[in-house]
Amino acid sequence: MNPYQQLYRQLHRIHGPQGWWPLLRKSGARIACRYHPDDYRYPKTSRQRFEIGVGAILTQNTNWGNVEKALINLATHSLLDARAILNANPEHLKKLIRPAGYFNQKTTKLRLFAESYTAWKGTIPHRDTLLGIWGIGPETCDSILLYAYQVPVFVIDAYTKRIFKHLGLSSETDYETLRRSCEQALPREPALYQEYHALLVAHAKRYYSKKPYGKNCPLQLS
DNA sequence: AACCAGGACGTGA
DNA sequence: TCACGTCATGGT
Repeated sequence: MNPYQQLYRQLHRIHGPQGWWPLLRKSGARIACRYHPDDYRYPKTSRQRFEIGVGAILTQNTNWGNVEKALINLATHSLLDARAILNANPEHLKKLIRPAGYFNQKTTKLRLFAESYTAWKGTIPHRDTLLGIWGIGPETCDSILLYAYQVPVFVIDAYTKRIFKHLGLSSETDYETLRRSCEQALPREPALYQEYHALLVAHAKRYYSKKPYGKNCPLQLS
């Protein structure tokens, strides 16, 4: 068992199943964001796939709690939909996604993504196609592929690099290089990649969000 | 009150 | 390639 597999086992033992990507749901009269650690059939609709893309864009360098507020605002105005976003007044969009920060840039990003999304007509976009959209970088691109389309790409984020470095697993900083080494070390199973990235984030939020990074981190690779 | 959050892009060396 | 500045809100 290689170090990447060891790390996954330990993370899963510590934190349990995560059930990413979180999706909006009506709970009672209200709308809330819910994980689904017991059901990996999500997303179930094209609309939910789009929602994942929107969430992935909105969460760029932004706390997920703020993103939820923006998502709920969009949903309450029936704007969590590609065509609806294209037809909406950009100034109105700005107000709704305001809590997610960078609302000027993100409004443009959402409209560009919505435009492409409708053009794909339900087909899975190629990685290069996604990366060609202004506002979609490697992490956002791979999050969309992995969580919206079940494409087995390993998502790298700042937390991933931080944890890998602290554990002496890898000090690689280049996104593509690190992604390839992860994918080479692990079976190409979407559900595994989905859980792995979610677990790294969960773990980093606990032990790697304030300096000194990794203080009290219980992980140990042999 | 500074620091951080599930980044991406533009610029200049 | 790489380092830096910019974008912006809200929680701790």
